[in-house]
Amino acid sequence: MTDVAERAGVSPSTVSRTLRGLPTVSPEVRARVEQAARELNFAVSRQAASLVTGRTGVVAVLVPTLNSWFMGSALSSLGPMLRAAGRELNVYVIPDLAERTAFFERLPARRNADALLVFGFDLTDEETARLDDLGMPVIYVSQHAEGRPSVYVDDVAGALMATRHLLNLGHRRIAFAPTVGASGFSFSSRERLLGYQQALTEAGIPLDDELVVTMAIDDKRGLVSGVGRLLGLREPPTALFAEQDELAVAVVHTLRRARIEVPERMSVIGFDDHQVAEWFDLSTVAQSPSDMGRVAGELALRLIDDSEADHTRHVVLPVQLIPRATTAPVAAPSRQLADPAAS
Amino acid sequence: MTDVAERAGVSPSTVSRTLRGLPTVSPEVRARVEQAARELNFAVSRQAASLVTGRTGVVAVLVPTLNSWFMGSALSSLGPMLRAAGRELNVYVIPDLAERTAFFERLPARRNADALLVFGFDLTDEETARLDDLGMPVIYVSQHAEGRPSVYVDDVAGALMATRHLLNLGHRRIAFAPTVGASGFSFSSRERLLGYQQALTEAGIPLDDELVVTMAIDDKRGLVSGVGRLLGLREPPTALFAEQDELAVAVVHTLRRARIEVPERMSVIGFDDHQVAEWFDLSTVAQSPSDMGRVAGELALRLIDDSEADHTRHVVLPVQLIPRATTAPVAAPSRQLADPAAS
DNA sequence: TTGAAAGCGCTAACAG
DNA sequence: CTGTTAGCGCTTTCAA
Repeated sequence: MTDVAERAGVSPSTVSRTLRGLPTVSPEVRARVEQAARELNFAVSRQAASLVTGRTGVVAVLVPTLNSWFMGSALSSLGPMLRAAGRELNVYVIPDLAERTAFFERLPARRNADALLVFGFDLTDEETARLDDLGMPVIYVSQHAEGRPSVYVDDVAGALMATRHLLNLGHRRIAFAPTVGASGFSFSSRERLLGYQQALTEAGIPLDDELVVTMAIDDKRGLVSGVGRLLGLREPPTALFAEQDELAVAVVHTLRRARIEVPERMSVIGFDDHQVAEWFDLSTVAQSPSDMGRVAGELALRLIDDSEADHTRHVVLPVQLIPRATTAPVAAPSRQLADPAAS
Repeated sequence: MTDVAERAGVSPSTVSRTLRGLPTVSPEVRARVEQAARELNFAVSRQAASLVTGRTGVVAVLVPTLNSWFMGSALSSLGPMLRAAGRELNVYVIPDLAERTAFFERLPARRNADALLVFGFDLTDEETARLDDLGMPVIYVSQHAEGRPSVYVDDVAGALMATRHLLNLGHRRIAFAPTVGASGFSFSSRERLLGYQQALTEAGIPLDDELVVTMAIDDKRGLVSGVGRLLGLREPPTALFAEQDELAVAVVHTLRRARIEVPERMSVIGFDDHQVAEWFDLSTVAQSPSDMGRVAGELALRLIDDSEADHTRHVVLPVQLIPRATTAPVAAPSRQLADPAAS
């Protein structure tokens, strides 16, 4: 910075003021400084600046993985949003328990970021407490955290929409497929089950535990046996609501391999509006992870800049039903099979 | 740090030495310092440290998006790898031209990282030149950069494998489907086309431009018309090699909708061994983005720590053929159709 | 093996 | 509007 100052014939302070865009610099001086900086390829050292301002200029995120549609979309919008605000994005990927323990033990983000966004982890009370005294705003994304800022979608409403859509098509035996192994979304999973149950109850349909079958997306045998279990019921379902699109697609695939036509013999609806949903004409409930990333980033910036801001504010994002080709009115034959028992 | 020093009854220098694990600290003192640090929840400020060491402790990556299988997998392994080495991961997401221009103009990574990994961008010479005088090692990932450190997979070999696999199954009319719009993989795209052509030439089969049809993964109409064009040829192909698994899956889907059985009437093979490949029993050529991330990270650390290291070293990662259920021997009827012209 | 002192590059008062 | 001065929290000589 001294170099730039010399070259422009001003003091370092003036260079600093110019480069930070402060208004208290005359246009001519500003021009000279900016040119000098450009010629010298000068960029302010965030390190040195943050030493005196106490601000690092970085926002950190804690994610279980980056290898998922949700995280990818969320961070792909969060990144540019932060960049536009002149902040850097620091990512902590915590794929397993060992890394997780290490992270919470050392809290490497301490003093190295201005805020932390925690994506879709199911934290223990102890972990949450650790984060509470991290000395920076912590925003919980894709989960509800009591008394702390959080951003998530309206999972219950989405599940209600999906289930009502199936009910409106005449389905009465509707299965729900939660998924395991999808790191860090048990909050959504629970909420979606709740919405499913609520819709059935509204319609006066008793809940049946046999219709709730957990499956893992990448466990082909589990899928086959799960689908088999449903079809083998005395009153098999005519429709299925999968917790996630990826699972829904896998189920559709499994059904079609077993020569069960979708949607003719079984309607299937997912949740997410994942990219694959469009390719496969899957009916689904859309959520927008990129909105989530952006909104979470905005919230973070607000909490950084304004310590008076409400630190218990929750943002709940909307969802939207997207009917496509995997849901259809219940077929007559199935209807007749189900009818005698239903009445 | 002064606080820790006081509490432990030593000087700040000693605290610094202890916390950096230098051997010149007596065990008793070390124990006292470590306890004091723990009690005070103390973490060294990277900012202040880097001011004097000249090292930031962060590795930056430049990516076109995070919303892709490749980037997600690569960064999911790079992140923990860097963390284990005590480094932070800084991500610059550059989804469009405006952000790209801004990035290369301001080069915000300058002085704020110790190395930069550039993932799958097709850079102009000018951009590359800008990076050359960024003042830190720049590693090109998923592309070959002449005279600069780079890490990529053996796309040509992979395409050779895929095409030979089809040839071995008796196919003679083999289409290739490159994809557009997949940000930043034109290097791989070109290489895979090369491998495809090479395999055909080896087998004495003349190249036919009509068999190369570009399609976009998310353009359903384009897929339908592309597939239609191939099937409408005087000698339609009996097999198709798609540049990427995602495209391959979309093509399989399009074919099956048109009542063209896969693999009975058309074999399809992809490239990547993307997660969807397994779900859909897609034959493919496996590459490992997570290996790529790890290897690139290791290379970065080596270049940071050892300025003597070879800065023109290329790492080429292997690929592997994974035959599954979408490729089969050429069917007799198609063979007969093709034969008269082939001989 | 430890401590004292200097200084990394910047920003924030304050004075002019 | 601009310059001077002090000091942010750490590491690194150098001396003890």
